[in-house]
Amino acid sequence: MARPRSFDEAAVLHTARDQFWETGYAGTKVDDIAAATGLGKGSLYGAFGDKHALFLRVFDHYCGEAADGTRRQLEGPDETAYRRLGDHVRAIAESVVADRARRGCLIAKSTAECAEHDEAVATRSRQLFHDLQEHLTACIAGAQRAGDIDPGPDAAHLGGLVLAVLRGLEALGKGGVEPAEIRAIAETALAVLPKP
Amino acid sequence: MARPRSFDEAAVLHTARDQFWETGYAGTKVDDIAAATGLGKGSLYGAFGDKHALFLRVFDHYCGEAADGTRRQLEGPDETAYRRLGDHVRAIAESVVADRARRGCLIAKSTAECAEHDEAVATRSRQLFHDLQEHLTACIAGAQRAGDIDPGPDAAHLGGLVLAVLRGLEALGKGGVEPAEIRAIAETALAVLPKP
DNA sequence: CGAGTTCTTGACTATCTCGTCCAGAACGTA
DNA sequence: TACGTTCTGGACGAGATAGTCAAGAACTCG
Repeated sequence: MARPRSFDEAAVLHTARDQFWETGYAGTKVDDIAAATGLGKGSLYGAFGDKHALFLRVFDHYCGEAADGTRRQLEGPDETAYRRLGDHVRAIAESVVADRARRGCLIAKSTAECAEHDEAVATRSRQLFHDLQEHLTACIAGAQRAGDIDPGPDAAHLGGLVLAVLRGLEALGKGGVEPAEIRAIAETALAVLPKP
Repeated sequence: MARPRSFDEAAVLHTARDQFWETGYAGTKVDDIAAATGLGKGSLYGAFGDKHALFLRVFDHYCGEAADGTRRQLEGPDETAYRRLGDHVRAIAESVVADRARRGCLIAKSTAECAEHDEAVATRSRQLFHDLQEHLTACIAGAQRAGDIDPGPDAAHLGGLVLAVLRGLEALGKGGVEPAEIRAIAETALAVLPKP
């Protein structure tokens, strides 16, 4: 009935995400996104609304992916919960180390830049941190039931601690801290979790 | 011999700092700073150079203050090292909680926004993180000598871990995590430091 | 194949923003 | 007091930037 879109929405969002990721919200020009995606600005505005709406689409999707990925890495039977936790923490450390361009995490960058003034961003990051902590807490509780972590401390508190360490690794990586140091911090964090 | 400056350089830098802090580097207009300080742009450019040079002045000074403040809080005799460490961690948690406007930390914000592309910012944040970790490590080593922390683990690794937790608290605070949760994470971090 | 609808392209506007510049002001010195 | 120097305030210019718009393209259904 009408002319179909000539672009793949997901691919455009992916490219837009890379732009926002690289230059931040304020630092990204709509023309940059248009150039990177090959779309005219009319198509961009027609399909996604203005710059802010486009950013929110990108940010939402990224938050969802991050939460899902974490959940998948952490969920499973109690018997292997401790191993999954260790794998997850080490995977985050490795991803920080591997990010040689120090692009960092889009969530950290966006939250730092926008959460203060942009309620939509603030809401989403609050929700994401909450979800991440829940997944970590569930995994830790499993490890406690399996006897790999001291069941004494509140699992939610330990989950919060691990989340803080992970967010901290992210921040330190962005600040250029050495790979060896990043890895050492991850290992130390795992080592100090109280054994039964 | 010539007309003297009519403004206090330190006060202008302080006001400029607040502007950059509130709206980020890219989001801050030179005109905003001019309006906030009451200076004409001619004076601003004459005294500090361009926007980037002004930002670096502000950022440098802030980094120096942060390192000094941390050093002052953490240095002292071994006997009270453990207490000083606890006080410091709790003080950071309280400052995160008290920041109801979620302005966050200028270093975190600037590093997230600029370190990737601005070598000057990257260098300064790397240096700052290094200094902070050294102060934490020295304090922890003192607590180990005093018998308040297990002397087994490498003090530098524990220092790195605490630094990561502190940076993580900052990030979570920015993300809107509840005050009670922030405090609980700080306490948990202190609690998991291994006792002798 | 024609009509109707949506998409595309890129020129265009209005505003913003950095940095410059200059005329006049303020000060110390001779 | 007159002069030279530096500072001040704000107007100005060049270029950037968000968002709009109109003319034509592409597609489907009748």
